Amino acid sequence: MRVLVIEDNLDIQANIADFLEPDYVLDFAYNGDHGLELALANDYDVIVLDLMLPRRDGIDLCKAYKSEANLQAPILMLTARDTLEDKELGFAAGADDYLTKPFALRELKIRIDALAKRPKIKNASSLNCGDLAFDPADNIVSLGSSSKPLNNKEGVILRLLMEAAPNAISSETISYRIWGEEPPNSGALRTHMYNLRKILSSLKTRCEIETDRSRGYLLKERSSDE
Amino acid sequence: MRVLVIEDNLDIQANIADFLEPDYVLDFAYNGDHGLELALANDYDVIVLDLMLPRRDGIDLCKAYKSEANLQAPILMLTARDTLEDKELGFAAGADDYLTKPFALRELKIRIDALAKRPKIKNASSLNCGDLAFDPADNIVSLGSSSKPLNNKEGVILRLLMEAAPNAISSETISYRIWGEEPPNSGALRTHMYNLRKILSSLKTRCEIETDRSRGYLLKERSSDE
DNA sequence: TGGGTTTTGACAGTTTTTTGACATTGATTT
DNA sequence: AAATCAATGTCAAAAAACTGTCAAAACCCA
Repeated sequence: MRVLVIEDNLDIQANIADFLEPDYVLDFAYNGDHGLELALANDYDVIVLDLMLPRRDGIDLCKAYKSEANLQAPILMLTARDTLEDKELGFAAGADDYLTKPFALRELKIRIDALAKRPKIKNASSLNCGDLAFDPADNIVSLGSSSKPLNNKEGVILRLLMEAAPNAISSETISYRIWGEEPPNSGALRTHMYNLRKILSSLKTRCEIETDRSRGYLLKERSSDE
Repeated sequence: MRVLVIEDNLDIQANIADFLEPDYVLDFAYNGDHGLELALANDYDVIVLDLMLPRRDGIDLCKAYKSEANLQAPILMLTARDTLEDKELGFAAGADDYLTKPFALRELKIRIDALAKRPKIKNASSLNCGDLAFDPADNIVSLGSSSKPLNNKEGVILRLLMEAAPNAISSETISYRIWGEEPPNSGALRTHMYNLRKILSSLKTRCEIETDRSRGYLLKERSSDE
């Protein structure tokens, strides 16, 4: 397990090191710039981030990391500020947990463990699968230079399919994400899948939507033999 | 966003409901058994879990959920116990965050948001028995390189058999798991067993489904002498 | 109003599930 | 041992459920 600790207070750093060193591989950064650099260059399991830092503020660092890293490690913020406003600020910047000083090292450890066990977030402002790219921001799916706009529902469906890929996603799940508890009582979803398939095939992509009757729909790259 | 709140204190429940209702879709459970049932049956984004519950302890519920759910929603524990030992217990049971009462509703909300944004853990559970492997996630049974897809009912049956192995499972139990209180009135289960046996034997596996007229069906590895 | 979006409804084709008829098995009774 | 009976295996075929297809209607918004 690899942890990056961004903290300028040498005492705290030493305490953390003593306590965690036997179990984890630790990297340390003493200022914001260095911290961000390390965070982006390496693949950590968790990042422990103090908010009061020289060179670059922790909130700022957090935002920058979350928007730039393509595999985002969870961030545990560590700070003496404990008002609700501070916490809101921290979480809004993308923190995954927030611990106020003074804290017990054992608590730090169990929270690091809890953060590490979840899969990391893939940074995907633009999703893609095989040769296809889809930008959920403007609902445009494209292959190389050619592209097509999708309408809302189709966009949601394609996003769900791409997020799930290469796994299948059940039509119930898709339906729930689109309509919630009250889906239309006639097969509107079927029509959307049909239209989405037409659009994809008009792009001549190698991706296609397969149906697995026991699992649902899945986005798959067509193999050459068919 | 779908949140399950498992909390027996009606006041706290009402507070949470008032505060979160506009933004989230909330389900409530008033005791542990009901909570676990809902948690396993639905796909929530976050589960808020009080530790002191009637019928089933929160720690126990958490462990059961984490081991049984195949798509694990993050769990936020909510409790008056705030010693380090309590927290360790909670996180060890699989909690993802831990908030001690009394807490600010705004903090609850931001922590729920933080939990919801991470991807969920998939319980990769491939069952096997002898030379056979079965993946309930995609309903594919395989032996080495050859594999066959199963339909829903066959998949459920094979999963039950594999979970029970090497013990037998009665046809009443299987029937109840598939159809609940109202099974089809003609021996549909017999036909499914028949088809499942055909599929297994087509894989040339050494496993076969035996019938024990007093106990039910059991999956068994064929010994060489037959 | 007009144009895009979304839902509806009908039909066909496919897969899944159930039904029912008959055969077989194993235990129990006569 | 023979007769009986209930439980189970076998199989084809019917029924039900699901899915793809598509045109047309309903809806919504500028």
